[in-house]
Amino acid sequence: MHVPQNYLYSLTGLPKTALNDAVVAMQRSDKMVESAAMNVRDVMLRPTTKDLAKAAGVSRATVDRVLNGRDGVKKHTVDRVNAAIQELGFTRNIQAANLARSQRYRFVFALPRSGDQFLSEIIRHISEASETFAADLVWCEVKHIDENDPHSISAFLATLDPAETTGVAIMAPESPQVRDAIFRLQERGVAALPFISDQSSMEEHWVGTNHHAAGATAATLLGRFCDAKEGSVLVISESMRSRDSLERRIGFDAEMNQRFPGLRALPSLETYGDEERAERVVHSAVANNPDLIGVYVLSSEARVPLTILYDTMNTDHLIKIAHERTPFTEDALREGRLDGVIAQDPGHLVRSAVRKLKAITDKRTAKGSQERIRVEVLLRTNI
Amino acid sequence: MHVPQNYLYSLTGLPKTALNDAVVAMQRSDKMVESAAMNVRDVMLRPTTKDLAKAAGVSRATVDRVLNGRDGVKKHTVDRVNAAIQELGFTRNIQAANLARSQRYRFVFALPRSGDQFLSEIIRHISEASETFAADLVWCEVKHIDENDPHSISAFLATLDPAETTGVAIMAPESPQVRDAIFRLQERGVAALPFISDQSSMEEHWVGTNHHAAGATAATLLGRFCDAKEGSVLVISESMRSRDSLERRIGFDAEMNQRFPGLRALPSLETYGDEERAERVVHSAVANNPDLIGVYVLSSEARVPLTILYDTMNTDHLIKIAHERTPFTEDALREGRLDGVIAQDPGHLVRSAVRKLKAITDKRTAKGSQERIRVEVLLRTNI
DNA sequence: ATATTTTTGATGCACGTGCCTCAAAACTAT
DNA sequence: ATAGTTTTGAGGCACGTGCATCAAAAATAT
Repeated sequence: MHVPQNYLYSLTGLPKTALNDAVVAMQRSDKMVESAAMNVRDVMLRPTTKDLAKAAGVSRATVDRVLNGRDGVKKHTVDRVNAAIQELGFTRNIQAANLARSQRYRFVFALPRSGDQFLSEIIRHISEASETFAADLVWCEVKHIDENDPHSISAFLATLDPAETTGVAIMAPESPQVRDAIFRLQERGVAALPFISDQSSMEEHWVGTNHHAAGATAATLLGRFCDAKEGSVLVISESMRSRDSLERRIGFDAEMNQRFPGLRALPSLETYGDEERAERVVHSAVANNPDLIGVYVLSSEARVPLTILYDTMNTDHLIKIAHERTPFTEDALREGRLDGVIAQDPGHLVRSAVRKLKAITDKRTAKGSQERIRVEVLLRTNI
Repeated sequence: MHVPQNYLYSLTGLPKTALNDAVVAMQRSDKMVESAAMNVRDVMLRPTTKDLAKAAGVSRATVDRVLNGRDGVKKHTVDRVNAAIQELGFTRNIQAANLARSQRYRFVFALPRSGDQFLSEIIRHISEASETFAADLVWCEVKHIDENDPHSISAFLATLDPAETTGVAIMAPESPQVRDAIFRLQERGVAALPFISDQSSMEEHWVGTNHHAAGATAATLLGRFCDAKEGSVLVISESMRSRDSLERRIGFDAEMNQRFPGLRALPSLETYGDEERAERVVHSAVANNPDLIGVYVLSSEARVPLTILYDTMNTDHLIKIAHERTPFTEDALREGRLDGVIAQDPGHLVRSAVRKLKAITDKRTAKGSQERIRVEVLLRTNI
């Protein structure tokens, strides 16, 4: 014998329509009969557009016009439908809607090209997320941009066709060109989301951590792990031109000055991704500061400067803090060559970006927009 | 003029069926014409059951029989259909399937009743997740169980009807009764998932952190934050009867002994949720150990023992580590009454549980099953 | 060879929404 | 009042899958 899957069917044998009528009627009557009404609601019946139409006293065609913002509907009617939406607590069945219009989500991640281990991790997680979200009809693709050339970024964004691309997560430093390009993109109906690098022009939508807090946390670890009360701290960065680096540095300094006044954070050494230069600046900094007690690498690529440092001196007595979970930093933590890592989980970053892009395209007021990416602290024991 | 939303429609004007035929044909021909085929795939067309039927040379009815594991299909035919699934890379459109069978997900969170702040946080996040996931037709509900009465838990689980309840996340200590009840539950077709408390019988499915690592991380923080090289550490727990507590303690001790041999972790003080008892044991421990340098509260309820401790002595020179993010621990971190908190993000716990329950009911081999809940370190600077 | 059983195919409705067309009704301007 | 315009309704197909029924074909037993 076959048992129908749906609970209500099996209970009552009634067709869905009749059941919904009953439920909607119950919901409309101000005095809800707690037990009965709640039970049925519990069984997860949701009002449909048909119910909405009935409640608002209009046709399904009109409901459709209102729901999808088509014009040619009198304001009075729009209001009536909206009232009914409120009254019934109607929410559109997104899966059905997507099915109907064959909506698929195709998201592009526009990332800098770089040999950076952190970026590789991000890319790995994008393809992983692509599989995870495949069931939700989400496709993700990585495109590389030249982070230092705003014009080419802007040109790239201009090529994106809303028919092909549902949304873009953009990891690029702020610049007027990029800001404008994002704006035009949105006008054309492509969702845009600053990713990891923030764009101050759109703070409501962005995915990434609080850099100030990240820097301050680095300072906390360094200061507290360090037994000495006095000494100087090396601060190394690939470049201080990006907002992220600046904010991290500011957060780091603030915490250092306030909590560990005896420790002196040296001016940032910039490597510009150039190994020779890195070697030069690190050597000279080490030579000039015999009272070193710690190192803070604030850019996402810690491998080059740290390797140089390990080769330059015995770092056992130094407290060493870096950013981002990468194969290098994980190993270094395990083997004690790093004392702490401040990280943002690449998996969360990617998944959060996908969820947000999806929410934007669905025009949902994303509850999930509150989801913040945590400033993670990694130690040897919790990798 | 109306512009069809679907890219292919707008490009070709062809009906979906014809397009799919073309694509599937391309996919079948071994030599894929890279450019053309990939472009069309890129536009996110997926083979449907109809395509499957055609590819396998059977009817849609038979495909349906195979896909849904109905019997009365010859092995030979089953194989052919499966081969076609492989060949086309068919994946079922879950949204359409759910729509067709009016599938809704109703998940029950079976949690201990308790005034615990951590549990309240969990519950808050459940209702929040309930809203977030509403668009995916997920409903969540919290039911309270008596964690210390395996029989009543088992009885409760026995009442769950698969027609009403799609799955259960269970937070209860391990016991034979509960294990059996979970087993029967699964047999009846209700998904079950150990939640935070782990059940060793089903390690493949569970949501929570690695308690050993959490304890070890607490030890790292305590040991490294502490300037003194010798002294004793108070360890306080509500009870040491749960596996979680035991594992945390083992991890803590292991790390302490190995890395901070000068520090002596005292035997666990158990409060049994009794304030008077807590006061008694804390007082006597403080009196008997004048060399205290730190405190580790390893249960999720840190408020009671810490408040007692604050009232008992000046704790400024102590390193204080506790578990879980709660209003109390957050405040304490901010005001310096706690030096570190080891936490598992309640939001992640809840969302991960929902995703896993959903994956189990969809019979998906959940890629997301790899998603681990991190052992988080909270300091004043990264709350 | 015939009767019986097993396996398959053909067909159709349902789910909830999008989007189309055509006609009817309700307004507005003359 | 009439013609024109705007607003609404009725109806239907589509999306991809689940599930049902009934008949046809194929395999098996007698």
